[in-house]
Amino acid sequence: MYPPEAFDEFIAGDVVDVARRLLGDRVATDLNGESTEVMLTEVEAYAGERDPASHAFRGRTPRNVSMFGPPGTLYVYRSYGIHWCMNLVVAETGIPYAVLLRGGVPLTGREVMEQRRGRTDHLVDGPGKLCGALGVTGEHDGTSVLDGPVRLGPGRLPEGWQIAATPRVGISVAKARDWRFVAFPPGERASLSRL
DNA sequence: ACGAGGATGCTCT
DNA sequence: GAGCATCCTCGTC
Repeated sequence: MYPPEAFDEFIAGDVVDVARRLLGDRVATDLNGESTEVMLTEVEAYAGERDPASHAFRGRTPRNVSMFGPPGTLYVYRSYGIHWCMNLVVAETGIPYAVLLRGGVPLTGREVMEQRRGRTDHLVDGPGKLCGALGVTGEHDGTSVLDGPVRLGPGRLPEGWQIAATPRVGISVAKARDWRFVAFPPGERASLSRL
Protein backbone atom coordinates (compact mmCIF):
# COMPACT_ATOMS: atom_id res chain seq x y z
CA MET A 1 0.00 0.00 0.00
CA TYR A 2 1.19 3.47 -0.82
CA PRO A 3 2.21 5.60 2.18
CA PRO A 4 0.35 8.94 1.85
CA GLU A 5 3.44 10.96 0.93
CA ALA A 6 4.51 8.42 -1.67
CA PHE A 7 1.04 8.52 -3.19
CA ASP A 8 1.12 12.32 -3.35
CA GLU A 9 4.37 12.05 -5.26
CA PHE A 10 2.96 9.32 -7.50
CA ILE A 11 -0.02 11.40 -8.63
CA ALA A 12 1.99 14.54 -9.36
CA GLY A 13 1.45 15.61 -12.98
CA ASP A 14 -1.34 15.27 -15.49
CA VAL A 15 -4.18 12.80 -14.92
CA VAL A 16 -3.38 11.14 -18.25
CA ASP A 17 0.21 10.45 -17.21
CA VAL A 18 -0.94 9.24 -13.82
CA ALA A 19 -3.35 6.82 -15.48
CA ARG A 20 -0.56 5.35 -17.61
CA ARG A 21 1.70 4.99 -14.58
CA LEU A 22 -1.00 3.09 -12.69
CA LEU A 23 -0.51 0.11 -15.00
CA GLY A 24 1.34 -2.56 -13.04
CA ASP A 25 0.17 -1.22 -9.68
CA ARG A 26 -1.74 -3.49 -7.32
CA VAL A 27 -5.32 -3.24 -6.09
CA ALA A 28 -6.14 -5.39 -3.10
CA THR A 29 -9.21 -5.97 -0.97
CA ASP A 30 -9.78 -7.62 2.39
CA LEU A 31 -13.49 -8.28 2.84
CA ASN A 32 -15.04 -10.70 5.30
CA GLY A 33 -11.66 -12.31 5.84
CA GLU A 34 -11.19 -12.95 2.11
CA SER A 35 -8.17 -11.40 0.40
CA THR A 36 -7.84 -10.64 -3.30
CA GLU A 37 -5.24 -8.77 -5.31
CA VAL A 38 -4.83 -7.83 -8.97
CA MET A 39 -2.21 -6.12 -11.10
CA LEU A 40 -3.75 -3.29 -13.12
CA THR A 41 -3.56 -3.69 -16.90
CA GLU A 42 -6.32 -1.41 -18.16
CA VAL A 43 -7.25 2.14 -17.11
CA GLU A 44 -8.87 5.30 -18.45
CA ALA A 45 -8.23 8.94 -17.52
CA TYR A 46 -11.10 11.35 -16.89
CA ALA A 47 -10.23 15.02 -16.54
CA GLY A 48 -13.18 16.35 -14.56
CA GLU A 49 -14.57 19.71 -15.53
CA ARG A 50 -12.41 19.94 -18.66
CA ASP A 51 -13.56 16.55 -19.98
CA PRO A 52 -17.06 16.17 -21.51
CA ALA A 53 -16.90 12.41 -20.90
CA SER A 54 -16.35 12.81 -17.15
CA HIS A 55 -19.19 12.35 -14.68
CA ALA A 56 -17.92 15.57 -13.11
CA PHE A 57 -18.04 17.62 -16.33
CA ARG A 58 -21.06 19.56 -15.13
CA GLY A 59 -19.76 19.97 -11.61
CA ARG A 60 -20.66 18.42 -8.32
CA THR A 61 -23.80 16.26 -8.08
CA PRO A 62 -25.06 13.88 -5.40
CA ARG A 63 -23.58 10.93 -7.28
CA ASN A 64 -20.09 12.25 -7.90
CA VAL A 65 -19.25 13.98 -4.61
CA SER A 66 -16.48 11.53 -3.80
CA MET A 67 -14.62 12.63 -6.94
CA PHE A 68 -14.10 15.97 -5.23
CA GLY A 69 -12.50 14.33 -2.21
CA PRO A 70 -8.78 14.03 -1.43
CA PRO A 71 -6.42 12.07 -3.66
CA GLY A 72 -6.75 8.34 -3.07
CA THR A 73 -10.51 8.51 -2.66
CA LEU A 74 -12.58 5.90 -4.51
CA TYR A 75 -15.50 6.99 -6.67
CA VAL A 76 -17.71 3.92 -7.13
CA TYR A 77 -20.83 4.23 -9.26
CA ARG A 78 -23.45 1.89 -10.67
CA SER A 79 -23.20 1.20 -14.36
CA TYR A 80 -26.22 0.32 -16.47
CA GLY A 81 -28.17 -0.38 -13.31
CA ILE A 82 -26.32 -3.62 -12.75
CA HIS A 83 -22.57 -3.36 -12.33
CA TRP A 84 -20.25 -1.36 -10.13
CA CYS A 85 -17.30 0.58 -11.55
CA MET A 86 -14.51 2.20 -9.58
CA ASN A 87 -12.43 5.30 -10.12
CA LEU A 88 -9.38 6.48 -8.25
CA VAL A 89 -9.24 10.21 -7.47
CA VAL A 90 -5.78 11.45 -8.40
CA ALA A 91 -5.82 15.22 -7.86
CA GLU A 92 -5.96 17.52 -4.89
CA THR A 93 -9.21 17.93 -2.97
CA GLY A 94 -11.78 19.75 -5.08
CA ILE A 95 -10.28 18.74 -8.44
CA PRO A 96 -12.34 15.79 -9.77
CA TYR A 97 -9.65 14.13 -11.84
CA ALA A 98 -10.05 10.38 -11.71
CA VAL A 99 -8.85 7.17 -13.30
CA LEU A 100 -11.37 4.44 -14.15
CA LEU A 101 -9.91 1.06 -13.23
CA ARG A 102 -10.98 -1.22 -16.07
CA GLY A 103 -9.05 -4.44 -15.78
CA GLY A 104 -6.13 -6.45 -14.49
CA VAL A 105 -4.76 -9.91 -13.91
CA PRO A 106 -5.48 -11.93 -10.75
CA LEU A 107 -2.50 -12.25 -8.40
CA THR A 108 -3.96 -13.67 -5.20
CA GLY A 109 -7.37 -14.95 -4.13
CA ARG A 110 -8.28 -16.31 -7.53
CA GLU A 111 -10.65 -18.85 -6.01
CA VAL A 112 -12.52 -16.10 -4.20
CA MET A 113 -12.78 -14.15 -7.44
CA GLU A 114 -14.14 -17.20 -9.27
CA GLN A 115 -16.77 -17.66 -6.60
CA ARG A 116 -17.82 -14.01 -6.69
CA ARG A 117 -17.96 -13.96 -10.48
CA GLY A 118 -19.65 -17.34 -10.86
CA ARG A 119 -17.18 -18.46 -13.51
CA THR A 120 -13.53 -19.37 -13.91
CA ASP A 121 -12.49 -17.22 -16.88
CA HIS A 122 -12.74 -13.54 -17.78
CA LEU A 123 -12.55 -12.69 -14.10
CA VAL A 124 -11.24 -9.11 -14.24
CA ASP A 125 -11.14 -7.99 -17.89
CA GLY A 126 -13.66 -5.17 -17.63
CA PRO A 127 -14.61 -2.48 -15.09
CA GLY A 128 -17.73 -4.25 -13.85
CA LYS A 129 -15.94 -7.57 -13.73
CA LEU A 130 -13.02 -6.04 -11.82
CA CYS A 131 -15.33 -4.71 -9.12
CA GLY A 132 -17.22 -7.98 -9.05
CA ALA A 133 -14.10 -10.07 -8.59
CA LEU A 134 -12.64 -7.77 -5.94
CA GLY A 135 -15.97 -7.42 -4.13
CA VAL A 136 -16.06 -3.65 -4.59
CA THR A 137 -19.54 -2.11 -4.30
CA GLY A 138 -21.20 1.21 -3.59
CA GLU A 139 -20.33 0.68 0.07
CA HIS A 140 -16.76 1.57 -0.84
CA ASP A 141 -17.64 4.83 -2.55
CA GLY A 142 -15.77 7.60 -0.73
CA THR A 143 -13.29 5.31 1.02
CA SER A 144 -9.54 5.84 0.61
CA VAL A 145 -7.17 3.39 -1.03
CA LEU A 146 -4.56 4.61 1.45
CA ASP A 147 -6.29 3.21 4.53
CA GLY A 148 -9.54 1.51 3.52
CA PRO A 149 -10.74 -2.02 2.73
CA VAL A 150 -9.79 -1.41 -0.92
CA ARG A 151 -6.10 -0.55 -1.14
CA LEU A 152 -3.60 0.50 -3.79
CA GLY A 153 0.03 -0.53 -3.80
CA PRO A 154 2.96 0.22 -6.06
CA GLY A 155 3.92 -2.36 -8.64
CA ARG A 156 5.63 -2.85 -11.98
CA LEU A 157 4.59 -4.57 -15.15
CA PRO A 158 6.62 -7.73 -15.82
CA GLU A 159 9.68 -7.40 -18.05
CA GLY A 160 8.84 -6.89 -21.70
CA TRP A 161 5.21 -5.88 -21.27
CA GLN A 162 4.05 -3.08 -23.54
CA ILE A 163 1.47 -0.31 -23.26
CA ALA A 164 -1.03 0.75 -25.93
CA ALA A 165 -3.01 4.03 -25.87
CA THR A 166 -6.51 3.96 -27.37
CA PRO A 167 -9.80 5.86 -27.24
CA ARG A 168 -11.92 5.33 -24.17
CA VAL A 169 -14.66 2.71 -24.20
CA GLY A 170 -18.40 3.25 -24.17
CA ILE A 171 -18.49 7.04 -24.26
CA SER A 172 -20.43 9.21 -26.70
CA VAL A 173 -18.34 12.40 -26.49
CA ALA A 174 -14.63 13.30 -26.59
CA LYS A 175 -13.95 10.07 -28.44
CA ALA A 176 -10.80 11.44 -30.06
CA ARG A 177 -8.68 11.38 -26.90
CA ASP A 178 -6.43 8.34 -26.48
CA TRP A 179 -6.85 8.27 -22.74
CA ARG A 180 -7.31 4.52 -22.35
CA PHE A 181 -4.16 2.55 -21.59
CA VAL A 182 -3.79 -1.20 -21.92
CA ALA A 183 -0.78 -3.28 -20.89
CA PHE A 184 -0.14 -6.61 -22.59
CA PRO A 185 2.58 -9.27 -22.38
CA PRO A 186 5.33 -9.79 -24.94
CA GLY A 187 4.29 -11.85 -27.94
CA GLU A 188 0.61 -11.16 -27.40
CA ARG A 189 -0.82 -8.86 -29.99
CA ALA A 190 -3.27 -6.40 -28.48
CA SER A 191 -6.41 -7.85 -30.07
CA LEU A 192 -9.11 -5.73 -31.65
CA SER A 193 -11.51 -6.44 -28.83
CA ARG A 194 -9.00 -5.11 -26.34
CA LEU A 195 -8.14 -2.16 -28.51
C1' DA B 1 -13.94 -14.45 -33.29
C1' DC B 2 -17.71 -11.33 -33.67
C1' DG B 3 -22.26 -9.06 -33.36
C1' DA B 4 -26.98 -8.42 -31.66
C1' DG B 5 -30.05 -7.97 -27.93
C1' DG B 6 -31.74 -7.94 -23.27
C1' DA B 7 -31.26 -7.16 -18.23
C1' DT B 8 -31.64 -3.49 -14.83
C1' DG B 9 -31.74 0.81 -11.71
C1' DC B 10 -30.08 5.13 -10.83
C1' DT B 11 -28.99 9.94 -12.18
C1' DC B 12 -29.98 14.15 -13.96
C1' DT B 13 -32.72 17.08 -17.46
C1' DG C 1 -38.22 9.86 -19.27
C1' DA C 2 -33.91 9.33 -21.68
C1' DG C 3 -29.50 7.72 -21.35
C1' DC C 4 -25.99 5.39 -19.70
C1' DA C 5 -17.65 5.02 -18.45
C1' DT C 6 -21.41 -2.92 -18.90
C1' DC C 7 -21.88 -7.98 -19.07
C1' DC C 8 -23.74 -12.24 -20.55
C1' DT C 9 -25.90 -15.47 -23.70
C1' DC C 10 -26.85 -17.10 -27.91
C1' DG C 11 -26.69 -16.80 -32.80
C1' DT C 12 -23.69 -16.88 -36.90
C1' DC C 13 -19.31 -17.57 -39.57
